[in-house]
Amino acid sequence: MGQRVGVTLGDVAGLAGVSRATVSRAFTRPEMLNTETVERVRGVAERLGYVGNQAARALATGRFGNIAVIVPDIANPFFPPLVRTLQSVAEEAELAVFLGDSDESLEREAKLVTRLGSQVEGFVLASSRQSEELIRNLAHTRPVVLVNRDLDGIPRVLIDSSGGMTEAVMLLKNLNHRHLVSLAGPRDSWSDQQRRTTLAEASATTGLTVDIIEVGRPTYTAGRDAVTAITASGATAAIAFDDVVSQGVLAGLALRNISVPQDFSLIGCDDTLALLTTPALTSISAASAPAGRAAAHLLIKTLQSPTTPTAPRITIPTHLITRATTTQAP
Amino acid sequence: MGQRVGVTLGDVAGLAGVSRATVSRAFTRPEMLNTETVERVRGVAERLGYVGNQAARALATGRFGNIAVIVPDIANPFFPPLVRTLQSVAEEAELAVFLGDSDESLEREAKLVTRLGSQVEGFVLASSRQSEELIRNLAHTRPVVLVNRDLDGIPRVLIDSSGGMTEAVMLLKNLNHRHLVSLAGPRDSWSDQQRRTTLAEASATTGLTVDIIEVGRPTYTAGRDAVTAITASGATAAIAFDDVVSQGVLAGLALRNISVPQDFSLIGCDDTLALLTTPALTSISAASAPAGRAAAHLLIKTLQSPTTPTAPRITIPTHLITRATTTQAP
DNA sequence: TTGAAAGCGCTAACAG
DNA sequence: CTGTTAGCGCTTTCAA
Repeated sequence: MGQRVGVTLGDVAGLAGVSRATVSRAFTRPEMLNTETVERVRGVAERLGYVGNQAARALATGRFGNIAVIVPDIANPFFPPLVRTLQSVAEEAELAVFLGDSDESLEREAKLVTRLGSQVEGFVLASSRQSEELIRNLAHTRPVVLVNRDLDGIPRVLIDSSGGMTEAVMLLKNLNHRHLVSLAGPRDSWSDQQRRTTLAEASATTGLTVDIIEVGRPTYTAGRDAVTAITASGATAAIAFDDVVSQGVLAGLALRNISVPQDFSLIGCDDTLALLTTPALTSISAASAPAGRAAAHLLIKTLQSPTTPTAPRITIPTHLITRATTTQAP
Repeated sequence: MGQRVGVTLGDVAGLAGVSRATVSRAFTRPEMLNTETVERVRGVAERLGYVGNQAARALATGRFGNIAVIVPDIANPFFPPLVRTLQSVAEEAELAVFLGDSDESLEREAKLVTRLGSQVEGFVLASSRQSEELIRNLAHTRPVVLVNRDLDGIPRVLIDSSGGMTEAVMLLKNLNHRHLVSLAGPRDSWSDQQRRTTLAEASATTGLTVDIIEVGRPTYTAGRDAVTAITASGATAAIAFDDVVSQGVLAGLALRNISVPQDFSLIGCDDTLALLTTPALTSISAASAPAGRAAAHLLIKTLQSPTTPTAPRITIPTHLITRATTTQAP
C-alpha cells in the first residue's frame, strides 16, 4: 500500500489541535473559519513543511489542477512561444501543464492524450493531426481547445493565414511572376489545408500557375531537398509551408548559385525566423505567442463554466511582411 | 465529494464477473493470474474504454508516473531539443512530463517546483538558477537531475564548454587578435560561470586581453544593444554567451557597417542557430538533444534504484565549429 | 489463482 | 465555527 510521502494533513491537525477537516478548510475555505484558527493551522503547516498531496485532492474532488498541451514538434520554432505564454497564463490560474510532443505522429498524439486524460482538467491541442472523430470523443470527455484546427462546436483559436497568403500571391503577381510553386506541408494539418485552399482560390483569381510540391514534415532538410523539384518546375517564385522550410530552400538555392531575390523570389510562413536569414525572409505573420495566451484563456474559461452555450472561437488574422526575398520576376 | 469521472475498476469488475483486485492485477501483475482471466478482463476493459485513474493509483502506490522538467526559457533555442528528447525517453518509460518555464526567475522556478513537487516522481532542472540550498533541499525529497549545473552528490549532465571555449581563444590568438570581449550571460547560470572561468584561464595562458560585458538575459536585443560597448572597448573579436546573443551582435554590427569577419570576428555558443546566420556563425557546439536524453535516462535510473551509491554524472565535451565569422585580426 | 478488506490523503455533507 | 464520517478509485496484504 501507499507509503508515507511526507507531512500529511493529519500531522498538521494533530499538532494544531484541530480536526483534519479544519486543516483542509484552512487552505481551501479560510473564510469558513475563525481567522485565528486559520493562522494557527497555517503556521503549524508552514513549520512542518506541509504540502498538500495533489493526487489525494484530485481523487476527492475530481479536479486535478493540471492541463495538457500537445504539439507536433516542440523543436519547430512556431511552438515554443505558444507553449511559453500558455504555461504562463496557466500558472496564474494555478494550473500545472503537461507537455506532449507527438512527433507529428497521429498515434503518438492519441497515446499521449489517453495517458494524460486521467489527470488533466482539459487539453490544448495545437496543430492536431488527429481524426475529427477522436477529437470529438475527447472533447466529449473533457474541455478541449484547438489551435489551428477548426471543428464545429469546439473552442479554438485559429491563425488565419488566408489574409497573408492572398497578399503574398498578389505581391508576386504585381511583381510579374506568372508561375509559382507552393511547398506544402503535412497533409493532415489544418493550416496546410487552409493554405492550399487559399492558394487555389488566389491563383484562380489572378490567373497564376501554382504547382504544388509536397515536402511532408516541415524541416530544413525537406526544404533544401525540395529545390531540385523547384528548379525543375520552372517557377520563378515559391511560397513555403513555413519559415523552417524556407530556410532550407534558401540554402538549397544558394548551393545551386541561384540568387534570391534576383533569380528567384521566396515567401515563408509563420515569421518565426524573422531577420535570421540573409536576405531577410519575406514571410506571413503568425502570432504564436498570442495564440498560446488565447488558447489558455479559452480553456480556463471553459473549465470555469463547463456548459458554454456556444463554443468561443478566436481568429487571429495574418498579413504579409515584405522583406528582402521578393522582387520583380527575372 | 468526488464525482464519477468515467469507467472505473469496479465497472469492469462487475461486467467481467471478477473482483476489483483481479481487474487491478490484470493490468499491473498479469503473471499472477490465469491467462484466460487476464484476457477476459482486458477485453471488457477495452470495450468499456476503461482508463486507470492516475490520481487513485498514485494515492495507493505513492508513485505518480510523472516527472517535471524546468527550463529558464523554452523559447531559447537551446531548450526545445532538450525537452523533446527528454519527453520522448520519458514516454517510453511510461512517464508523463510536466513542463515549467521559469522565465529566468528564481522565484518562479521555486514556485513551480513546489507546485509540481506533490505530483512528480522526480525533477530535471535545466540550467537552474536556484540557490544551492534550495536544490539540495529538493533533492532530499525526490530524485533530481541537473543539467548544466554541478552540485556534489547530485546526478547531473553537463555540457562542458571549456573545451570549445579554449579552442575559441586559441583560434583567435592564432588569428592575431590581441583584445577580445566576452559577452557574459545570466550571472546565476552555471554555464556562464564556467565560461567566465575558462576564459580567464585561457586569457592568462595566451596573454590576450579579455573585457567582460554583461548582457544579462540572453536575447537578440541584448546582443544588438551590446554593440555600443563592444565598439567602445576597441576589441577586434567577441565571444558571446550564446548564439541568440551573437545573432543580435551580428545585427548591431551590420547597423554600424562593421563587416564580419573582415573588421570583426565573432564566436557564438551552443550552436543553435547553425547555418541560419549570414555569414555562418562560428560557434561552440552544445548537444542539447543528447543532454535531454541523458538527463531522462539518469532520472529514470535513479527512480528505479533510489539508493545509488554515488550520483551518476555525465559530461558532454564541446568543441569549436569554425565557420565564417572568424578570420585574421584587421 | 482469486477474493475480502483495509487504507493511501484529502474533501464535503451533515451535524452540532 | 468546527468535528465526525463517509467516501474518491486503486493497490495490496492476508486468507481461502
